[in-house]
Amino acid sequence: MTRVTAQDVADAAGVSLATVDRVLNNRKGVRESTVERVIRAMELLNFERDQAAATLARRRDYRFTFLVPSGETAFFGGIRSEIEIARKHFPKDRIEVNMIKVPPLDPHAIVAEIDRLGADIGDGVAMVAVESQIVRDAINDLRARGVHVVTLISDAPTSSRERFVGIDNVAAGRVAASLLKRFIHAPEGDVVVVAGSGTLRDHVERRMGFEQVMRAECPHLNVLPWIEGEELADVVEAKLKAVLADHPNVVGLYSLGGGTRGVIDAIKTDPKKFSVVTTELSAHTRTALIRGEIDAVLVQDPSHEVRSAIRILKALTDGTQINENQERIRIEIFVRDNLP
Amino acid sequence: MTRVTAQDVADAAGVSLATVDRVLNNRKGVRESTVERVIRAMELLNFERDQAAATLARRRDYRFTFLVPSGETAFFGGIRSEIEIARKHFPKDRIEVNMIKVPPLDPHAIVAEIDRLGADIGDGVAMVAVESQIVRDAINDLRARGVHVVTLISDAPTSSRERFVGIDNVAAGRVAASLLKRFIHAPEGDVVVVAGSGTLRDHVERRMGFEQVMRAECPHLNVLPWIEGEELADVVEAKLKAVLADHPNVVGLYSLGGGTRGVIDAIKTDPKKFSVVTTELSAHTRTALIRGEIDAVLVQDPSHEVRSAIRILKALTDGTQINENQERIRIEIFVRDNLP
DNA sequence: TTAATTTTGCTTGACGTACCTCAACTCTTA
DNA sequence: TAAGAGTTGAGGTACGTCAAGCAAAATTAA
Repeated sequence: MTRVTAQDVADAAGVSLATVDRVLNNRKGVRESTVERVIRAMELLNFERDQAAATLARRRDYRFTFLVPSGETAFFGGIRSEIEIARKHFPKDRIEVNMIKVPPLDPHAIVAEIDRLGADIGDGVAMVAVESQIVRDAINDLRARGVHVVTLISDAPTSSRERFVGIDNVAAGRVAASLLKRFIHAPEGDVVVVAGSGTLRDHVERRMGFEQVMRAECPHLNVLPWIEGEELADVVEAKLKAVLADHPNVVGLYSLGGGTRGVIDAIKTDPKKFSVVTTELSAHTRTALIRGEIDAVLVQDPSHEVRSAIRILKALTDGTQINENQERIRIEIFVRDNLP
Repeated sequence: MTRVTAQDVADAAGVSLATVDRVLNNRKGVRESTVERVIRAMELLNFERDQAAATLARRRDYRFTFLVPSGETAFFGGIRSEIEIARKHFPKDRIEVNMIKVPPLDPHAIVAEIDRLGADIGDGVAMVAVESQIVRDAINDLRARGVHVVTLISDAPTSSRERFVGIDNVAAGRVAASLLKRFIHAPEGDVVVVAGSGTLRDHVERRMGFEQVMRAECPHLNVLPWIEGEELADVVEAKLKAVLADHPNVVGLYSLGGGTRGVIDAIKTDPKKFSVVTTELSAHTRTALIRGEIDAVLVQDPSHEVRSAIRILKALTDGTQINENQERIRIEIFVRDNLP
């Protein structure tokens, strides 16, 4: 198997290597008819430019910036440590990864960081979006400057971000409901939902998916008013304990955001036994799964998400194709027996 | 960020570039103390070899061979088409992938192919192993010749294969049992297991995991003698129909191998309603999930497995580190709501 | 027709590593 | 102390593309 090089293309097209190079890199100074001749030759020979040689010859690194919340939830802790790991490993591919922590749920902080970084932000940005017009504007500005943008975990679909790296959160909510529906044996009862933040699109979407299935398929189950946990374990624990005290007939619980530790602490001391689905795979949920205190945990793999974001930003910068199969982030369901 | 090059390491260690190169590529002729000095310098400077330059400098492509069963199951069809896709996409990374189809469950056919290929087999082999001493011997011979070997989907743990690319099948069996346990509301009843082949280690292990959980945690459920479906839909359908006719109190079913279409056809016509967990994500199981005829499907992602096998073979050939996180093949649980 | 402009060719030097040869050096060990 | 073995250095070529600059050719405008 002999490689097809740019020189081969040049020979086939009857032009010089320099001209092929001009076409390859969209440089000006080539007649339209010649461009077409070169492109035909490339197609004919099935030419694939050697990305390795190209990045080597181009004397610069790829530079990507992650904007992630500094919050204390186990999930974002995981994301941040995965970015740190990526920082260390990607230099071998000439990719320099930067991580900027921003106060959670604060659109102004995100925009301020983007402004502060200016051109230092690099070739691409991966950010955890927050619902806010100024964030969307900032994304659009970045795109206008030629900086590539992907959203991570929480999307901003109406902005000009090029991709979203994360799970289908409506589907995640539906899965939670559909599992609880199967897990709950009681003929009727109350279901508790511990929600996170109303400004995070992923949380809102999960709520939506959960409600969809509950309304349509579980007339025998009564969904109680959401508990707003603000992603703080202590708040979650206190509020949940109060709800459990008031409602003796709780048969199921779905915790869709952070602060899962609070959920576990609250149900551990409760004499009632009911089905529980949560998010976040932490030491706490792990132990609780093994002990049978909770039944299933719905997770997205932070290491996959970080790698995926980097691969996608690189593909966008190179203008190469994205392997959709590889970049599909799964909704992972963990029960006691498939814990990694 | 200025790159650290091998020359920088050489300067820091007080040796020449040639010596650093010898250490980097494990070539002989370097005193142990010097090796250590160079390695210390690499660690100190945080040297990461430039992958692009390295592959460019190596004047030959990586060559890997996949040995996969030619069987008609949906799963192996998926594996084969993923290998085809990889064949097309990996040349850009200077990786040439070959696929050889062998008659399923036939150890002699595997060995014969390995012999026939000889040195053409390339730098590494990924094979779906079959329980058999001659296969293990063939693997050991390949390793002795310096060819890297990983097993795919079905393992041969007592051979000298370097890695296994696939799921923890005992865990998969346990997950199936643990889901059925939660899904089944009846106070007691029979559980049917449709098994695949006794010579495929993955099937045997899934059986084992399923039994473990059923024995330990489900005294109220009675596991009927296994149905040996031989991975053939028609056989499965006929045998399963007979069992269902004989046992009016079936409350759950686990199908752990091929021929799932037979399972679906059999239960579709059965008036009884019971919980069903299967493998294989095909058009059939997909429709059945959506219709509510089956409750969950346990899957391994063939595209992930193929990419993983290739990445691992490349890392073994380069002698570089493997990213364990990226190579962990998950047991994916699909219910109606998280179908991709 | 000439002058101006655009297009193309040619050449060269990176980029960082792999892989090779040859010579010179440092130890053993008899 | 000399032969032999094991180490190390120096230097070169190659990989395929990028990024220049300048010369030559082709095209267009005047």
